[in-house]
This record gives sequence, structure tokens and C-alpha cells, in this order.
Amino acid sequence: MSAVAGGKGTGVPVSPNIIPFHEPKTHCGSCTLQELCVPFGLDPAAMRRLDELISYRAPVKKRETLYRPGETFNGLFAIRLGSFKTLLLTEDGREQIIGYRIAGEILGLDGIGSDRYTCEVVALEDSQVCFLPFKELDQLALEVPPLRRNLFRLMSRDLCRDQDMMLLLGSRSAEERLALFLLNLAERYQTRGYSARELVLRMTREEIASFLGLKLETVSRLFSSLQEEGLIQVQGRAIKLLDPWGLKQVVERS
Amino acid sequence: MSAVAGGKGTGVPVSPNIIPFHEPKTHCGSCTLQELCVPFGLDPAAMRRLDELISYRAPVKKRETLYRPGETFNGLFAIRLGSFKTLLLTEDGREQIIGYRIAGEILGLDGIGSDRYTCEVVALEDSQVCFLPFKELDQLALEVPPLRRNLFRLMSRDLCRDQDMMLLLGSRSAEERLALFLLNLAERYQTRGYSARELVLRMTREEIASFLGLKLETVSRLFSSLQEEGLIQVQGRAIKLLDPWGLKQVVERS
DNA sequence: CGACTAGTTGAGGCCAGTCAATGTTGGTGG
DNA sequence: CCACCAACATTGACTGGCCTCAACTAGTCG
Repeated sequence: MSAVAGGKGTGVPVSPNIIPFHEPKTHCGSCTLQELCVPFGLDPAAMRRLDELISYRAPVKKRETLYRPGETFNGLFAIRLGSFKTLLLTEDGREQIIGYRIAGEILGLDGIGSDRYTCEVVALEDSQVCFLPFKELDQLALEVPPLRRNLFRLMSRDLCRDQDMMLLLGSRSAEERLALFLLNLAERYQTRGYSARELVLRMTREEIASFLGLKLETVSRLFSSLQEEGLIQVQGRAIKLLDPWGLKQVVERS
Repeated sequence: MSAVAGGKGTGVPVSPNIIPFHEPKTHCGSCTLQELCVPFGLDPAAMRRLDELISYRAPVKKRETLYRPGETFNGLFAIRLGSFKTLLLTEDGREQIIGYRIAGEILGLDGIGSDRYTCEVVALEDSQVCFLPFKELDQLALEVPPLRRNLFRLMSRDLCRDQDMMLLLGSRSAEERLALFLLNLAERYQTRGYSARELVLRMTREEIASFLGLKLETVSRLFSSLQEEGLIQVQGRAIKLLDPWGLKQVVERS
């Protein structure tokens, strides 16, 4: 069963660990991620109304599933803390990871169209999400144009990200894929105030491989060879980008 | 310069070949594709208002570009007739085809978020599109909930399609990719009232290959081998699916 | 008719996959 | 706190699927 989204698609949140609202810093207005997230650019009044509509903020433990394909769509999740993988299963049971989402990003957009979520979302570490019930969100968006705009922007951002990913999977070598993966990740962490040079991966080699359309041994070998080239430094899941410009060259050399 | 979307991102439509509105069958209400398209499920009054906001219906010639990355986003295009490829360019100039859109489908959603279109769209044959200016569409959607719903549905549909494509590119063999491509195409043509068994490709082998993350020779070889297996019959771009069930088996055999 | 584009087919090479052995890390319980 | 175990990661040897290069055919348009 899902950790938060409600069992068996009933739409009723059942997490026993909902974070009390009187805790400090559990409001959009004081959230450090607001400019990446749904509330971006809203005036204080609108922000307060958005806050009221968020029906709960809840922790999701490592490896727990946030939602699964087929569960009824009832809203979006904003990642407050932590990271998630999104994946699809092939008919023969293998999993293909199609996304990797970190704090400030939105989960659940895949369900907007069909009333059902279509992919599976699993926490890669202990995380926290804010739940935005869609009906109410849609209503509020009617009155608040910037919110409406943000919703479109978020969907469009996902569309473009997926298209970039198709470009990557369709026409890049294994080495280019890994280099792009690292650069992209570093950039996203940087916008969140973390170092642009050092990052700690939350995924296993196998998960990275699945995401990049490769095998885990290939990923492992590539980490080693990029390290030998002096471009990165690898210590398990801690990666240092020693030469970001060199990494970009790896991508751009045709 | 773009064929329709306006030169140099000015947002002013400049096509010299706009189809007069007094032509028969140029209204949503009488369009055979309405149930696949934006107007799905709208009541007659709303449908009329949607019709009024469509600022033009225009032909796009084979190989003409509908819009390019960087041009200002000013609205969506509904395909009335024909087909298009959507593509991204790598920094070294190769093109990666990321989508293949036919009548009843929507183009331009990639631009909603950023005020600029992000991919390039090119007609594969002489085609026709309806232009929906986004500002007005967004306004109308405020008053017409089913229209709002349709917009979300369309974006979400694209998201899921792209995700399926990532699954295909990330974890399927060349033969599986081609079989899936043919089955998917046949299904889409079938919903539009065409035969589920016979289809005429509008793409070259090279375009199919790019879309599937392969090389043209590989695609050509696969057409031949699927034909030898008795699953399809190939005559240039005319393909007959002799054994759709067998094709599905090709995909599902792990 | 010739030039051009699209498509097919063959021979050979290489990148990434597969199989397998070994090393490392981190969580758990004694 | 440390020993143990399982999961994760690395590395090597070999294989194979798809790519590359190349020759040839068929259809199209001026």
C-alpha cells in the first residue's frame, strides 16, 4: 500500500505521521523552496489561501511508495525535503526509472489527465511532501492568475525535461549520458543553495543505469574512467566534479 | 522563417493562405476530430465561443516549419489534417525526433511554461492546423470547466506519452521498438476511423530511426526481418500488419 | 536522360551488455 | 563496539546487437 496517498485508491490520506501545522516553518510563506515551487510569485494573501488548502504535510520513509499506477488521482505532492524516483514497469516486471525528483519539485502531474496516477513514485531517502488536493487547487487557480500560470509552467517544465531525456536516450553515448546526468544534478542542487561541485547521489548504480538506459556495470566503469580522466572524484555515492568544463566537453564533442 | 507562427517571434500570424471561415466544415462543431481535440465534451454554446477565438485555420506545406525553438509562445495548434514531426537539435547539429503527431492532436504545449517554444515542428505532408491563441483560451477556460479539464488532460496525455517513450528508449531492443511503433501508430489511426491493419508512413526510414533511437539501416533491416517472419508486409511506406497479435508477442517476449 | 533522394543489403567493427569473481559498505544484532 | 551479513560496487573477459561504411537498386523530378 502507498505510504501517503491513501490505500487502494480511496483517496483518503492515511499516514499516521502527519506533521502538525503549528510546527514552525511548515507554511509556504516561510518555506525556502517557495520560489521553485507552486507558490512562486504569489502575493501574501494568495499564499495564505494556498497554505490553507494544503491538507497535510507528511514524511515518507526511504523506499516507501508515494503512489502507484492506477491509484485515483486526487492531488499533487510538493517535495519539501528529500528525493524520489519515478518509474514505470515493463510487462515482464523490470523497472525503468523515468525521473528523479528533489526538493522543490512536484510529483503527481502524470495523474491530472486521467484521474489515475500512471507511474510509481518511491522515496530514495527519508523525505517530506506537501499534499495539494487538486480540486481545491484548481478552484483557487481560477481566482489567482499567477497560480494558474505556475501550474502550467510546472507541467510544461516536466514536458520539456522529458523531451530532453528522450534526446539523451535517443542519441547520446553512455559517457555523454553520465556526464549530462551529473551536470544536470549539480545544477539543480546549486539552485537549491548546495555546492555546484560536490554531490551525494541517493540512487544506486543500478538506478542510475536504469534512468540512463544503461546497465549498472557500464555506469560503474564510466565513473571509474571519468575519474581516471581527472574529471570527477568518486567515493561511493559522493561525487566531486573536479572539472565541470571538461565534463561539458565530454557532452559536446560529437 | 516559420510557415505560420509569425516571423522572428513577433507573434503576428503572417500566412498568406489562411482558410476563409465561410468555408464549410471549418468549425469545431462540425469537425470530425472534435472528440479527440480541445472541444471534447463542450456544450454547443461553449463550442461556439471556442470557435470564435480560433484566430485562423491555415495550411502548412510539406517540410515547412510550424514553429522553432526560441519563438515566442502565443498559442496552441490543433492538427486538422496531416501530420508533423517534433524535434530537438543537439549542439552538433544532428536532429533527434521526439514526437510524431497526427490529426486531432495538439502542438505547442511545450511553450506554455516559458513563453517560448522549445522544440521544432515540421510538417511531414501538406497539412492544416487551427490556431488557438493562448491568452484567450486561458480566459475562456476560466468560465468553462470542461475546457479547463481538457487542457490539463492534453498536457497530461503528452507527459504520459513521453514517459512511455522513455521506457521504450531506455529498455527495449531495436525489434521491440519498431513493433511498438507500428502498433501504436495503427491504434492511433484506428481511433480516427482508419484501418487498424494498413498504414501509410509519412516518415522516411531515417526519421523513424531517429524517433526510435536507431539508425536507418537498422530500421530497414528490421522491416525486412519482420516481413520474413510473416508479421507485416512492407511496400515502401505502405505497411500491412498481417499479424498484430504476433507483433505484440515480439514486444512482450522478455 | 541524368541527378538526386530514399531504401535495401552485406561485411566488418565497436560499444555496451552479459557473466562471473572479488571488493567494499553499511545496517543489524550479539 | 565489533562481527557478520547482505546489499552495493568494482573489475575483467568475452559476447553480441547495433552501428559504420559501402555498394547497389528503385523511384522521382527537372
